Amino acid sequence: MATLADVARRAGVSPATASRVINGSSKPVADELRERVLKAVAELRYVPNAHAQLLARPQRSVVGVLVHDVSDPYFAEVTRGLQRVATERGRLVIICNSYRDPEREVEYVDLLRAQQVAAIVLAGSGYHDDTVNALLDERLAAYAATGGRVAVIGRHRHRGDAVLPANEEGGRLLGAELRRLGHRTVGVLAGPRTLTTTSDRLAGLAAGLGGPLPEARIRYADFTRDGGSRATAELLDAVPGLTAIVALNDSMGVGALNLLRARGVRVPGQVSVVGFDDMPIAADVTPALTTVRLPLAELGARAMTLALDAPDGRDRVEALPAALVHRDSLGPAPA
Amino acid sequence: MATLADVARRAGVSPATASRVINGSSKPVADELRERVLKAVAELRYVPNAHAQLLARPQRSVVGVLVHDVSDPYFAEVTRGLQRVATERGRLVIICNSYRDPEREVEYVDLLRAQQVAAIVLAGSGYHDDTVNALLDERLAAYAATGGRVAVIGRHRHRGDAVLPANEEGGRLLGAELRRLGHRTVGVLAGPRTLTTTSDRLAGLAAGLGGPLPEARIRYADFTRDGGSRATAELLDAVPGLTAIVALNDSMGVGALNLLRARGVRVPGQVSVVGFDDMPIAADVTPALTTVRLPLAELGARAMTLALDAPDGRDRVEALPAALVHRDSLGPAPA
DNA sequence: GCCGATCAGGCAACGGCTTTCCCGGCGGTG
DNA sequence: CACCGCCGGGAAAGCCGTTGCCTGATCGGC
Repeated sequence: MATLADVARRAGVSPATASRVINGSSKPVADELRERVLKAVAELRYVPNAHAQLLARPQRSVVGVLVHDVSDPYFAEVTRGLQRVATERGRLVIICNSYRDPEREVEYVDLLRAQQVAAIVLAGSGYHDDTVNALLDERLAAYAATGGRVAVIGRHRHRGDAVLPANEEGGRLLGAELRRLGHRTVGVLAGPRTLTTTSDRLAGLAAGLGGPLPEARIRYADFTRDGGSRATAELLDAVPGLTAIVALNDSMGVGALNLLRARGVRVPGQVSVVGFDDMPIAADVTPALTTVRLPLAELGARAMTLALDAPDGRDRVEALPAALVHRDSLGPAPA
Repeated sequence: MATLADVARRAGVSPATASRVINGSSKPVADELRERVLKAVAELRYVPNAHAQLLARPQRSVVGVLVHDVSDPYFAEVTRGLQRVATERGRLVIICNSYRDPEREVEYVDLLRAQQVAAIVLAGSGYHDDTVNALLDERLAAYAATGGRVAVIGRHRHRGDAVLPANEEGGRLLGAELRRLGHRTVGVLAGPRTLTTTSDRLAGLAAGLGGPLPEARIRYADFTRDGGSRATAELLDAVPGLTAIVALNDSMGVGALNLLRARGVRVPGQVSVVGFDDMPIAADVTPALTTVRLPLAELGARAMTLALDAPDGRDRVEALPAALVHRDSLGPAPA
């Protein structure tokens, strides 16, 4: 690997001069020397060692992002927003997948800290485990204490700037609409119990429906299509007279639709199905999924913006609204 | 940010000893000193500066990945495989989105080189632009010349280890099946002209159909749902007697399905639709999309494995097969 | 009791780059 | 013509770890 010293030698100048030319320093350099340096750079295909640069100047330019799983459509969309802003500002992004393992999350925070990232964005639901939250908080605090910026998406329990999707409000909208349409026996396809996203949406839903949700009508499963299918099967078998199924994310909703079709249950004729998130797929399934739209990419973009903007002293919190999207999978409760 | 020197000072030892304790060096250290160092590390929340470490020891541990767009389901899936293997081997991944801009790709290669990544994985279609290919090749060569490892996915034109999805073979399978079912007037929803993936699939398709594809029956558009919808509309208006539409990826296929439904065209009764890739969504739309399965995650996993395994001297090439997946959107040509 | 072997720990060089500070030379001015 | 100031260029001091080598001490053996 060619080094700056190699370039300087070849150009017949000092490393200092070479560095100044390459970085466009404000210090003037004679045109002739500049030419020679540029020529040497091209010939040697020289690229400055980013680590050495980072060591020499305190300026940090990469940003760390912690998500549950980039391949999940939810996070793919959030990540799109994050990337957009990061790229606009000339920042490189390191993406880490925690696969919903809180310990791995803590490890990754340290790892990102070691990388001297300019900011860490934590995307994705928080956990209900206080021990793990405390540990994570402590690590984030250590990072923030050294000037690191922290932004979280949808984690009301952590410090740092935050962007909050209206999970509860979304649940409420859904619940109210179901109630309006006469649904009284509503089953829920919930995500993992440990996630705050699950409990927030659940709480909103109960509020919207106008009463507590019997545990017997809730099935906790993975936030995936297959999780949704399995949970739907269980619900169908366990709850007689079910007229609607609320999936706490669209993937589960799609799973529900699939299982219902397989069992020959008409949607929304016999059973209505609603989702959550408004992922791209929601519009493409049949019947098209009625769901709650969350501005996912916007969530990411805002979070990255907060993380990269100058800090404010206090933690900034931005709430992003949810909106009901009417499609075809929700109808009035059958008489 | 606490440094090793801080830790050493606090523990009352030399930086050398502190370093040895922290890295579990083979050199023995008295238990008492070890304790003191560990205590200081915990108290200061010390995390070694990864850049300084990288400078001090020649070992590189992060891997760069260049994709068109992580949020695209195709790349999300490929990335899943890449990440899995990288994580297993304790490597961090830096993901860069080129958004199909070849120049940005070249820039990113340099950037990854500057980051001293252990390997660069180039995922996603190559381009038909020789100028740009030459430039990219030159940069990759410069990287490889300094011991960097390169692996490409689906880019037969570049050096380095390669994993190749059977794009052409997949096209052939599709073509042959359409022919068998009596389709003679077949329209194609193609991706961008500049991509080798597009031309490879197109070539296979023509071979399978048993004859050249008239340009008039091909529409080039974005590899997206909306691109597919628009192209379908054009095709429908321009080509009378169309009995089948081949989408060169599933997103476009879904777009086609949507437009056809909006226009009240029965699928596959009046027009058949087939896709390509077998993304998760293909099974969930109505009618479920008949498509060609490519082992996307496997593609990623293999590429990462090649990139991280010891080099072989010569470039290794692995071909991954395509398989027809029969679902509901393809039927015999109407009489 | 003395010498050599052994071992734990520290010194210091090194990795690649940036940047401050210094120096020599030039031009301008009195 | 002499002096001052300015300007372009270079030497060198870090930034933060790692590690080869050296030292001082301890221990064992004779």
